[in-house]
Amino acid sequence: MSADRVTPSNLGFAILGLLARSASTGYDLARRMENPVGYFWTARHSQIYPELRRLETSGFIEHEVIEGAGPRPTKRYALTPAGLDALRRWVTSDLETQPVRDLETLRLWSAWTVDPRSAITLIDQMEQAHAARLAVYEALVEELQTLPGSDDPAHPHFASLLTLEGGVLTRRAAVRWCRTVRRRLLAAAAPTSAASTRSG
Amino acid sequence: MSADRVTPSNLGFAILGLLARSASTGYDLARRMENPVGYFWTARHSQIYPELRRLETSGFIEHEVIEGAGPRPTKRYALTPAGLDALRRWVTSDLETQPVRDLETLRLWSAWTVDPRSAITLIDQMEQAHAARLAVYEALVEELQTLPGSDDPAHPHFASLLTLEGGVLTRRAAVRWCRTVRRRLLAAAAPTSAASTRSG
DNA sequence: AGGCGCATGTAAGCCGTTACATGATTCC
DNA sequence: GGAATCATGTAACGGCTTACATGCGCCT
Repeated sequence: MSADRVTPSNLGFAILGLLARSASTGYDLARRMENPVGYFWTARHSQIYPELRRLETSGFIEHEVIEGAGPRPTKRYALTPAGLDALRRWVTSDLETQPVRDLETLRLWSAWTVDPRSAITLIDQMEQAHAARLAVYEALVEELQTLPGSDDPAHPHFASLLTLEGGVLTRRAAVRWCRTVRRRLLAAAAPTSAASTRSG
Repeated sequence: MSADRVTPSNLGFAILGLLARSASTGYDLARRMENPVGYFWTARHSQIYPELRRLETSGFIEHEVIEGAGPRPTKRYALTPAGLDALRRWVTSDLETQPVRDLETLRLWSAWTVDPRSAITLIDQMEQAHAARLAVYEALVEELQTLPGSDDPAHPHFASLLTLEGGVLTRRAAVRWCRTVRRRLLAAAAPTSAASTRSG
């Protein structure tokens, strides 16, 4: 009934999205933020616990005390109808353009200040990071496709699959881009192909 | 000679990167943060001015007072040798994995809670946003390619071109992904092709 | 005996956004 | 006369990270 804050923060919606899938303790939410969701949103427990209290006083979630291993009472949180409603309205509300913050690209943007060989070590690290993420996404996609519900648009697995496939496609593009950059840097660092045959 | 902070913040490196390309006033840096750099890093002037002072007390940049239009003295900042050195070391230093924060994907991840038609309006907005960015990147790439220095790895234009091409490739992948998602949502929202002939 | 996983909380401090404040010149 | 651009700064506030704090049960 209270309305401390009319609409949750971004973190609040991330939590509502998690709880819409399954009721959880704060600790569990923190762990789940590392996996699938964590690939596009992250939060530490120190951020999650205060947000849970705000969401509850605003009436979006509620908790029951269950048996648990901590020194304090263990609480399992679940969405209220108002919470599900807020999540749904947010999903369909207008999108405003979000600012991009990409440290890796920021570095490459200043790579002209160093010699091409150093720039290659940077682009190699970038490629490795993208490839590692890509491998994780691909494994998850394959696992999800075998699970029931992954072809039902009303099932969470369907949405998980869509987002993961997006990750696969963009990371693949990023890996391919890294390789072309690498080739161009190498061409700039090395002598021409005719000259390169001289030593092997 | 002072060393208030041994190494600049991420914002500090963004500023050093800008100043390595050309000396600027704080106001000008803020404007430049909206354009090319702003596509992967942003900052407001209220963040830039304090950071400029920190960078200067740390010896990475210095300023000269020039004639300008403001009520206070107008300062043009430039990199010091120490600043260029710090920038170079940062570019080649080890990369730690950066957390991703993607609000749009977070929404799609909860799109299973709404009906497919509503999800389609979301994915349409996402596609439009990606397409708009893609168009900007493509235009800048074409412009840059005609400029001198874009094939010289020691020239800023070269690095600009690389980063923009990366943006083009990933945004293209994102647009393509949006379209496949749309098709699948449409298939789920509409009856099968055989059944769809019954009523219109 | 010590470390790890479960489980919840608080505090300090940085990073970032929004808004307030000032004032000249130029263009409509 | 009013708005936009140049130009620099401060203040308040929220988001996020890092670190501190507690304590049980299980495994080695």
